[in-house]
Amino acid sequence: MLDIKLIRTNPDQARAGLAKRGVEELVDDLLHLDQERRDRLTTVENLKNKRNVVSKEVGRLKAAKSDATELINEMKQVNEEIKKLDREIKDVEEKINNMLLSIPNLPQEDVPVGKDEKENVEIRQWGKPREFAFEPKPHWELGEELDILDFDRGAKLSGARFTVLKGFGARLERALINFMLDLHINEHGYTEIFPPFLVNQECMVGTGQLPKFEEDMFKVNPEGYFLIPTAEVPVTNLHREEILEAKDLPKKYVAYTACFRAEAGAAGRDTRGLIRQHQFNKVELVKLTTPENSYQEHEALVRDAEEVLKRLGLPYRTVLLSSGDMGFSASKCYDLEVWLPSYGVYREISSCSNFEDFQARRANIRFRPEPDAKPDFVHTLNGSGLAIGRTVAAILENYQEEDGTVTIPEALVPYMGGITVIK
RNA sequence: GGAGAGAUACCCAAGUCGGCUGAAGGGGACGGUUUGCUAAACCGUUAGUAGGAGCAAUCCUAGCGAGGGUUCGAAUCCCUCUCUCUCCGCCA
Repeated sequence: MLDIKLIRTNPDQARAGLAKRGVEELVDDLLHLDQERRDRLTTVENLKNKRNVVSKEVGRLKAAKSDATELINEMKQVNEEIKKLDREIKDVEEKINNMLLSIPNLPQEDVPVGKDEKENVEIRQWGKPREFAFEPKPHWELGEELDILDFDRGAKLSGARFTVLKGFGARLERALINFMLDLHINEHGYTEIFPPFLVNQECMVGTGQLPKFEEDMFKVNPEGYFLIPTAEVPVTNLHREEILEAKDLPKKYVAYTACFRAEAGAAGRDTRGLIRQHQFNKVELVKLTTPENSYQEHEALVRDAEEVLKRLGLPYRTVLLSSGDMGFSASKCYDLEVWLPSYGVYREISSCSNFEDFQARRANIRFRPEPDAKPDFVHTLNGSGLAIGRTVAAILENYQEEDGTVTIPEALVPYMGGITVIK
């Protein structure tokens, strides 16, 4: 959510930022409604002051056994007016709020302006895609042949975009979760969180999934709960409506959760394999920082996520998203893309965003810069560290042998109970 | 699911019959006096927050779990909801 005060005092900055995302015309509507709200507010507050003063006077008169009928009648009139104005203010505020909740974040200065992913900028590459002496198979073929991925039974149990992991497939999934958690906890200094997978609506508004993207979410039947699309939601919302101490920042959290996405609008895309599932596992990094430190914390977070790919020996590249490809809440976002031999392309495996105070304002997460200072909004950041299903796909494809077996990356062997090959 | 109790400021807690109660009294924290130092004692300070007006000093509005209602006036009366706790039942 953008700051209405920023829009009020600096409308051109808001216009310029939103122009990069093609929604700048909303600024004038907002300014108009804001003015309307403040005019009415001033009027009604004066009336309320009058009511407070007169009511005390009534009390005094009654105590003195004097007649207060005239004042009481006068206040009845005033009350009618207050009620009317209060209603109007409430309506305007609701409009303003709904607009603010639907306006995307402003991109940072160094975000490339562009329409879509074609205008993303590659920042760096790591590792060399392996030269195969044979035709590399897609991970779903490898998985089925090794009897570790069962797409048909996933479909039988649940439907399309659900997969059953079996034997070393299940073990590999679990090994990756533990490997990533351990790395981030022990070497990168994150605190592990295991949050609920169902959250209430306030959380979803807080991180920006609602109100705009409800159709992407799974809603649960006894009303009021949503399945989380990412651990970002519960973990960022841990500190919703709180005021943190500056000395406790940055907060660095890592969480494994399952993630649930309706994938509305993705029909027909990535229908085979593990790339796009309704349910998938992810280890997520979340940071809450002061505004001054958020940019360097963002870079560090990207490095923490990259380290996972390095340890696993998976070639990847880091891409800075253009303004058009960035998510709704982000002010700046790097994607990590892993090499998938069967596709012959780099595919997104992690998305690392700085939201600045956009989510913090929605979720009302603040900190006190100095012991007695006014609270200010924190900056929130997060990134996958990494998406487990896509990592499994990448390992199967990059580490496959001609005979259809898959070598286990060295870093993972201890987590796989010592086995070095899936065959 | 059944029965009950509760939610007031940093914490505990009072709040009478609705009216100088935006909140008694403790504790804690902070400041001071005393002291060689510490402790003790004594004195003092201690809503935070959001919003609005103003160049500013400052003023105003909201706020006693949340949302409504009654009333000239609500922490106090009425309704709805949320959460916490106790007991019983059920359950991994």
